[in-house]
Amino acid sequence: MIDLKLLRDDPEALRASQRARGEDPGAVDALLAADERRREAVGRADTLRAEQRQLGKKIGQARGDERTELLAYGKELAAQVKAAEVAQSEADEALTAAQRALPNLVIDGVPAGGEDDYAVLEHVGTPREFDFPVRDHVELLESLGGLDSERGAKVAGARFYFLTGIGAQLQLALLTMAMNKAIAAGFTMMIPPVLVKPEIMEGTGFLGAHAAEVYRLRDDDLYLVGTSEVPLAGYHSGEILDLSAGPKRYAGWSTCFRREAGSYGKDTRGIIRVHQFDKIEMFSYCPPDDAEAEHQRLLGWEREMLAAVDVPYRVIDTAAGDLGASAARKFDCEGWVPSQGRYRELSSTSNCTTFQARRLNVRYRDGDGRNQVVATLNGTLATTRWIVAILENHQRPDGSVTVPAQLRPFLGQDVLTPV
RNA sequence: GGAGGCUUCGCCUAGUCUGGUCUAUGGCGCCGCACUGCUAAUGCGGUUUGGGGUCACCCCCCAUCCCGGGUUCAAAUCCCGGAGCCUCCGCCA
Repeated sequence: MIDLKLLRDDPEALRASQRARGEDPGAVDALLAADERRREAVGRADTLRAEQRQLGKKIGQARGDERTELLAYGKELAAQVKAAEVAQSEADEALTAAQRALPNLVIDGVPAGGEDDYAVLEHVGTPREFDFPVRDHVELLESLGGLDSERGAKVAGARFYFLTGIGAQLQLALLTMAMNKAIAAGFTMMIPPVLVKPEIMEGTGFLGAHAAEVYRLRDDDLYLVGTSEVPLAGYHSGEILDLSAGPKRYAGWSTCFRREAGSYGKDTRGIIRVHQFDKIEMFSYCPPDDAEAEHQRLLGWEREMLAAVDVPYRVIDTAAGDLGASAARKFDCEGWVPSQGRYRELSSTSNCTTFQARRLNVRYRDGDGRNQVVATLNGTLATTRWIVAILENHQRPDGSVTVPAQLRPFLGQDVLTPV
């Protein structure tokens, strides 16, 4: 949700942001008009309510004819107040709707345009030259006895799978390593609910353009989360935080659920695009002035994690049109996938500035003792998909796989060999 | 699944039966001032949150007693619905 003060002070910045996202700048003017109408409606209702309050006091003291007269006027006034309140709540709803329709203001420097207009910021590591036929992650995992897609489909349908034996162990080792790093960096480990209420899902901005991605349990009016960002954002909803000791940082370990509607035919093989996977997600609450610096810190921890599994990657600055509604800027780390000869997203960190926090009403007390809306940020530390990059990049001619050195203590093996 | 209790401005709490000076009481905490070698103690004053007016301050207006409806000239208070927490019973990993 966009700050109304910012809207009034600098509507042109918002129009520019809309254009960069490829969306209608007219939505800004619609919001301005709705804001003005609401202010007028509130003013009228306030005046009438003040009059009614004064009248009420008089009636309380009046007796006889005077009282009868005042009561008659009171009835009339009550009708006017009611009408004014209806008008106010309509204007309120219209404003909220217009406000929710507008995505976050993108940060200066974010490339304009759509999915393919990202800016590559950096390449780290060099893709390995293979002098033998490269196996893809499905072949590798299956021969290691780590994946059963067929039975996944039998039990739950397409895009579901069993991680079996070493596959499951590998995921547990990877996520444990990621979580240990997060804890060492000062994050509080969290195992959150993966079912959340509508207002939490709505507050994080996932029920807008991406509503079709979200599983919904109609009988219970709950949603399955696609990332622990959702419960971690909801964790402090409605609260006033003490950030005097620095940002509040949480690392969520959760299963994530995505419908993958509209992705038929994409990545149908293996575990790249699935309905259910596990993820370690970093989440920060910090003062808005510190958000861009915090964003870089989150990116830094992602890079450490990628270095730890020794996978070549590049960092991209996602274009405005490819940002979620909540994000003001997003950096993706894309790992090299040898079988595809291209980079695929392994981690993603978004700066949501005050957009989510305003919807979820998360504030902090600043140095002057005033309550201000916080900024929220999130970033991926590891997911099931990382297994793809790890196995493919470290495969050997005989189909075995070298375990990255930092992962070995968690897995208890140096080399994975086909069964 | 069933029965009952509770929810008041940071925390605790009075007020709800019997609607109106409730513009919500008191304590704790916190802030300011006074007094006192310092601290403590004591005294006095202040202290919900959000929106709007105001260049800003002072101040003024509106809303806010878990949430949403209703009754009424008027609701913390009466009625209906819902949420959360707690207790007990039943059922079940």
